[in-house]
Amino acid sequence: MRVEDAAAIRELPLFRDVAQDAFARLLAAGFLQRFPPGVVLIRESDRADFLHVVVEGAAELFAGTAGRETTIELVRPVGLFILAAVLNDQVYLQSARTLERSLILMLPAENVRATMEADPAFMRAVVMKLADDYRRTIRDLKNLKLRNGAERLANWLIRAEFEQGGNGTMEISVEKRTLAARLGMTPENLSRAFATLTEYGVRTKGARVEFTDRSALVAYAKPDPLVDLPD
Amino acid sequence: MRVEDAAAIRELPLFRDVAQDAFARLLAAGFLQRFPPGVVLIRESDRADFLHVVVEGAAELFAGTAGRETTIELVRPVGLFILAAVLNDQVYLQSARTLERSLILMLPAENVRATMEADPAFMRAVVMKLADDYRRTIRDLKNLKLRNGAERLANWLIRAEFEQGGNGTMEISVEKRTLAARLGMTPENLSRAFATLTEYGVRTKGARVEFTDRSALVAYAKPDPLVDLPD
DNA sequence: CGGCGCTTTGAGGGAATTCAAACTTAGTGG
DNA sequence: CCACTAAGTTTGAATTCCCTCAAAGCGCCG
Repeated sequence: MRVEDAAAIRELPLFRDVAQDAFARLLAAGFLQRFPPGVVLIRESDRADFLHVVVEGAAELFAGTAGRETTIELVRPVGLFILAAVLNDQVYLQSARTLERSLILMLPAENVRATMEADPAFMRAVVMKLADDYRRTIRDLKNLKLRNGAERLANWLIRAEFEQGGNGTMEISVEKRTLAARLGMTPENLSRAFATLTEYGVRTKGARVEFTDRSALVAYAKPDPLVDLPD
Repeated sequence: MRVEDAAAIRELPLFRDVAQDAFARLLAAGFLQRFPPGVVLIRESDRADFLHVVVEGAAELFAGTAGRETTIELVRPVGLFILAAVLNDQVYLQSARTLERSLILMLPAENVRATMEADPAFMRAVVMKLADDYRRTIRDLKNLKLRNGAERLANWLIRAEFEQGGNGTMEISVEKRTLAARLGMTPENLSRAFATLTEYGVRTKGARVEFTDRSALVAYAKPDPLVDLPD
């Protein structure tokens, strides 16, 4: 593992306060592995054996039932999945696959739990991380139940544009069908949602998106800090 | 507070392992109060000042944006809300109101956090509770994204009937409009979903529901332990 | 018994999905 | 470098699902 990768992981809120030697031991117990795109890393209903850290690339968390499938979350560097399943030693409720060529660190669940038991500072960070995860999911639930497809897209775009510098242009970094599933709609419907937003100054060319009338878009999207902002 | 109420709270997984004196102090710092139906206990966007425990009655967690509103969860004795917001000292993402005359214990957030910092066993229980909460919300998200209204109702009924003894009859313990919001639909639509399920042996008379053909209902609902079962 | 609120039913409209086909893009091999 | 292929995206049409609005039915409580 490269020094800068270890440093980036070390700086995650989850690991920032872990004692240095405990962190080193945790990392040493892990496996760092590179995967091509489209590889399934974990499967729902499997026992949660590893805490996964996305060091490079991107992962998609998805789930299905009765032959249907949906995307729950997209994880980019440096992010992790799925802490909750690892901690209570149960099965995953979500599957995960790589979206691109990715570098993934796998920390054995047993070591994560042991580290938590041994280091109160880490356990405290785990509490905060889980609380954040819970709240993020509640936001998602509200987003889904309270907005229609075009509104969800509009708010997603506003957020993404802000994260990419807020200069009125942005790039969609996943395939549109993945974005569609993430936003709870079909690819066809996403395409129509983009068409709807044209009216509010959203111009698209492939993965590039431009805002020509931000205030109109915001007025339509009605972003809400209790739905859209991260913690 | 009555002895049996304190005992019931003590037996919650969250509090079971707290040191006796710490638990006594936490309870002593709380306020036990009775509310009539329909009282708003917390409001989203308010600072999370208390961890609420439903000792008697029932509470509804709901949230809104842009003039719309939906129900997120129903909490019955002995259950609590909302641990995550209390722990990271942020605003509530959900509001809560009593559905019936209810007895609510309010534990000051500050005391909950202090107890956690002082008692590793409690912090450990907090971790498990948060992990459960997260997983329950993920299940809900899957339920919502992967099933239509009638399927959600069917699975909800199967679960409720099981919890009420599994003898083929059950009682819906909330108003149907509340159930509708909980399941992510309108009251009219819930009524039509019940009509759809008639075909699979679901008979209703007011709040009473009877299954006359469980296997047909199950075949339609396709219950999935990764969506429907609690942890 | 009467009234109020909840539930159900009906009609119409809007949103999202499916199925199908055309179009665009990116990558491959000639 | 271009043609070709495969995959992803967009567009169109038909259908299903869900919502809104309205009114009637029902149950509960004063």
